[in-house]
Amino acid sequence: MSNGSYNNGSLDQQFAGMGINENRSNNRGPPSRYVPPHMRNSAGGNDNGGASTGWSDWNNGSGGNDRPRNGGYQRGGGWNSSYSDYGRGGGQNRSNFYERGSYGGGGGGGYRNNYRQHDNDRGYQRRDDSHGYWKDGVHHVGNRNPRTEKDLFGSAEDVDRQHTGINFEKYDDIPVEASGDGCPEPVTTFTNPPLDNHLISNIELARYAIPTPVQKYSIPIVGAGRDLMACAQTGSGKTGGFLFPVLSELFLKGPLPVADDPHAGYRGRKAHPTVLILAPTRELVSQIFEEAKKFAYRSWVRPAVVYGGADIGAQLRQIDRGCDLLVATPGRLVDLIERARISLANIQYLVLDEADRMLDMGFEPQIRRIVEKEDMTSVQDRVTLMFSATFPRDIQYLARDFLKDYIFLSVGRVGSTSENITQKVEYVEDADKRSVLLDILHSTEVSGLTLVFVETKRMADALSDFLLCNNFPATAIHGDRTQRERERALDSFRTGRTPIMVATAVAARGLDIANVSHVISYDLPTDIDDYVHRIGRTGRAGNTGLATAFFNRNNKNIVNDFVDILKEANQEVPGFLESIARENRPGGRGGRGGYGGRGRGGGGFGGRDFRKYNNGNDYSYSRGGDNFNGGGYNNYPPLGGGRPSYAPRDVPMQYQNKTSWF
DNA sequence: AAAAAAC
Repeated sequence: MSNGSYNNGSLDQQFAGMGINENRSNNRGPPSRYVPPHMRNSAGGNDNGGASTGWSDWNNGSGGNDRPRNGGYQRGGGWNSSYSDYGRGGGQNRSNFYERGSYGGGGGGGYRNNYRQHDNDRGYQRRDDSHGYWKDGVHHVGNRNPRTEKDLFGSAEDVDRQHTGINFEKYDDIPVEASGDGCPEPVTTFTNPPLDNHLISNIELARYAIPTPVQKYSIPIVGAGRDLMACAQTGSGKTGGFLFPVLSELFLKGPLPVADDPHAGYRGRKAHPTVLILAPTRELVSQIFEEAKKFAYRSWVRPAVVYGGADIGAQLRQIDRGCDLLVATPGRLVDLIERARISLANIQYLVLDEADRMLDMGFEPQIRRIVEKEDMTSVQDRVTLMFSATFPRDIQYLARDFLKDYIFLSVGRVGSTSENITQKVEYVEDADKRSVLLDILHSTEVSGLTLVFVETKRMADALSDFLLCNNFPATAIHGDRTQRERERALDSFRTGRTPIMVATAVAARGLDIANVSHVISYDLPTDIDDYVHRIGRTGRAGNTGLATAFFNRNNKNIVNDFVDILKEANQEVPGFLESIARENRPGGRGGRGGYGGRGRGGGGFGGRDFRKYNNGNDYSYSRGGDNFNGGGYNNYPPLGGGRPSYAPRDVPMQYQNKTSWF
């Protein structure tokens, strides 16, 4: 094993090795809020009226409207691509404006391609002929580029990139439940058909051997143009679950012609992505983008990413270089739509990752705006995919607004269930938490990274400072840090430079960090789903992991759900937890706050399709948990009590002189 | 009550 510290291609490389105390020199002051006046000036309304609807029915015949067909897209037969070709100068150095030309664009309108500056800008940009293109209905795959391949795919020895090949023999044991009308049969291999050959070659480069369960189902479901709500633990391959089938379809079908937009204006370019992927945090969006780059390699598809807190100018330039598959956080996307730099009129695939979060109270208005109030394709004319590890029933209900006749998929975790995560619960009073945390860090056999979750940003800073003062190499990530600080923290954690990271909810979902061996819920969240997502940061790809939670009476609002979760995963339920749960659950399990009643549970994996358990009632569930406090006032053994306050101790050898973990 | 997400 080499000392390969891997940097995810981020900007932070130059900061590597500045020592474990990177956290302490940060200016914690609030970021500057100054907004230049010209930035406030949005380009005004939506100017995409009218002209963009000339194409139709990319999906499997969603039926006979009489709009002009542009030659009609036929699945399998390859659609008429004469509008969507873009000329690649045969070795010529072409001038640098993108073509608005209507390639054989018959009659009115004229169709131009999405931006294709890549192949025109060789004159001043780094030469890279690994980009593919689409011409005359044929996918021309770009040349291989060893350097790009190393960047994208790493090498088989990279310790912190091992996603594949681990325990894949266990895939067959994983329970999968699909419901919905006419669910297609799952595939069992990455083969053609139904997958495109070029996609398969990229999958091979990424060293993925066989599809994970969620992929086995999502590939034919998306291939059939069906909508999907997939309840699958992260770590079960859900990113591939949407990227593989979507990219495969794109490779097979080529670009969609873009209706010429007479209102686009001299101001310039407006990107018309075909795929939009939305996710709730910047880091997650960035991670999805990195995956998208792998599987779009050498193809005609140009992935792009936009999120807040980063230079918007660079993002705009990136979009100008091509934007067929866009990964975005909601806020920045809305900004770019307002600036008339992105149109959603061409979206054929909409993906909501961490969909239950995207549709919860904080995000729903923004999502609704993007999906319903801008120019996005209607639900009938696009394929919509939602993925999450948890899907509360009320969120499923909400989600129906964005889906049509969807398949519901419920998939367990690689390694049969989440049993490969050992969950421990300790009774710890708030005042004792620091001391207990130190005890754990001193005593636990350390072989990987430790992620400590707290509920507030202030606590994240305070706790990481505390750990640093006690000579533990720690960093912190939360939403009040600058994006650069966040990326540095994550990178320094990922590479093991600071093998302890204190985090708020920002890091609870979706992040794929190899070698996280211990997740500590220093504070428990108020929503048990958040807990489920947190512990999913460990035990990934079939590895085992440990999750420790500090529980005290302040957390009794989730005690019922918590006990249900533990039992579901065949975990030990400590006596004090049972007692508090009993006290909190008069009348036994039927309580409406029970986890089983939240559209999850069932076979001990995944979630439940609320359509099947609804008794014909459309919507009867309300989210508030039960508030029966019972009034009981028993004394439970204060497990954390009586501990000595933290005395100076040497940190364990493993944490000393830490420069790199691997 | 907090966190996240645009400037």
